[in-house]
Amino acid sequence: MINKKSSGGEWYNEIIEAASLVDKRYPVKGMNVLPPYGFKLVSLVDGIVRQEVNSYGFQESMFPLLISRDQLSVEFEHVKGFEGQVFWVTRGGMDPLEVDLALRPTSEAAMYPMFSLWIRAHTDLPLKLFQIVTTYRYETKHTRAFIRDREIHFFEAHTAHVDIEDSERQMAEYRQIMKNIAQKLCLPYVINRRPEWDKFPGSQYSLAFDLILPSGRSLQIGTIHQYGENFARNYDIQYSDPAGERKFVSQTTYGMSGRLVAAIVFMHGDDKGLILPPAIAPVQFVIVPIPGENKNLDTYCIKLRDLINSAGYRVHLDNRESYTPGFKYNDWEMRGVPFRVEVGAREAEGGFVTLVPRNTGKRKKVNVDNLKEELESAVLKMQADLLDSAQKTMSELTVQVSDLKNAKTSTGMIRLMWCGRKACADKIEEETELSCLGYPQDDHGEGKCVVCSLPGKPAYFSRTY
RNA sequence: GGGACCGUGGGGUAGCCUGGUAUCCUACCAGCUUGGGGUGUUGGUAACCUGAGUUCAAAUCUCAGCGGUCCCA
Repeated sequence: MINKKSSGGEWYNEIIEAASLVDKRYPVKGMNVLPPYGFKLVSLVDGIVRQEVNSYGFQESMFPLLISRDQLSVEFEHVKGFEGQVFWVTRGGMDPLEVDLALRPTSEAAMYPMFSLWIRAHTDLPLKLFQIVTTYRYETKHTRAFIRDREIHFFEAHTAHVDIEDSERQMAEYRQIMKNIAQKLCLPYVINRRPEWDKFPGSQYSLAFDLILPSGRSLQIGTIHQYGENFARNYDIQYSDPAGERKFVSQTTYGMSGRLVAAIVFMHGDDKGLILPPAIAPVQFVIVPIPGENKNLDTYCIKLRDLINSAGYRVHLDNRESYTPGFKYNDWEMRGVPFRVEVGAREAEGGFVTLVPRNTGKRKKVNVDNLKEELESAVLKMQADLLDSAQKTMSELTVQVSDLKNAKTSTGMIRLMWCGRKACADKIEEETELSCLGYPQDDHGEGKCVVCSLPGKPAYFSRTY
């Protein structure tokens, strides 16, 4: 296994394939196969997202993949933002289509004509929908599994509100939802307000959830966008208010992708492979029998498996006969299984198991009598430990600099004073090879712009994925 | 947007310069052996990205396509 720290991206490329998260041999660029283990992981992450948004009153729905050219062209800035990376369907059988069909790069154009039909009165609002689908972008640059795909596993929430105040409340709610999700995935992040030139095409403003990975590059794991009435005016989404007056709705969106998986892999993994937070690990406990003289070992292992399973955990008994226990330890460690349960003659006779957490590797004897309680606290502890260490990594990689020279030589998320003007950001980007992530939302310092010395606020710059 | 490098069994590779018989590791299958941190051993399956060109002959040389990796803007 190659070294994680020194090899950076190479480690990522190898581990996701070695651990069966993805099979990159599919012969279309930027489109990968998810084998069962990887699919399970993605599904479990989806499950957490789904559970969270459901609990905030969102409803799941499904809109079509294909969008007619006319439909897509309704909002000018929006189209312009995506032109050049849209896949087009131009033929049906042998016949050219009268109107070309786009594979959705995102679903505004698919959903909003329907919103226009569905929303009649203020009693229909707020409308809070989401879908988990694949979207398509024709990336010309090198693609990267889970980070930059041409087929994107995508979560998108879309809301419509009576006014901008209510859609601002929605933006706040998104932040709470992201907080809940990130906690379960053990991911820290900062919220950056993207600069004007980098906001979502057609939005009033965009907030991004950025995290800084051990490699020193940042990864955007989610975005929320305030649309105001912009799309509503173009797609004619109006309602009657209590006074009977026609008004445009105000809208927001929230997007996340397979990058959540990339973040989990990158953030928690080590030289031995993945470390998956119990909340989303496809296998939470793996039982590794150590064969020996004891004839009751099989029975004991099956009993343990059923016990752990009935406690509500995903458990796997690794019965493979042609592999030694040592091989299995390494195998499951590579796949990131949070806990190994070693069971040999000693355990079978003594009525206990040897529990080994993936992150610490420290063995612990646990009696079968209080197995359920012990596992529960071990799971909680690992969730907390993983988040802690990720937060530590991220804060170590967040550096304050006071001038351009220092920004140049530092790695990680660079915090510096910036006046907000594009010319100055361009200058910074050019000299440091970093990208402007924007102003962090929960940071209210003041200072002088490192370029022009005019009054500025703290901003983040980093190398990005 | 510009540039560099690369493509050999499932994965990783040698061979390419100087054209002729394709190397090793791993994985996989069968057997025996072993089992508390990647057991050992015997046998077996399995490859020159695609197309065109040069040539008696192409993994090797040329061109194009497809795919991958990296750097710069």
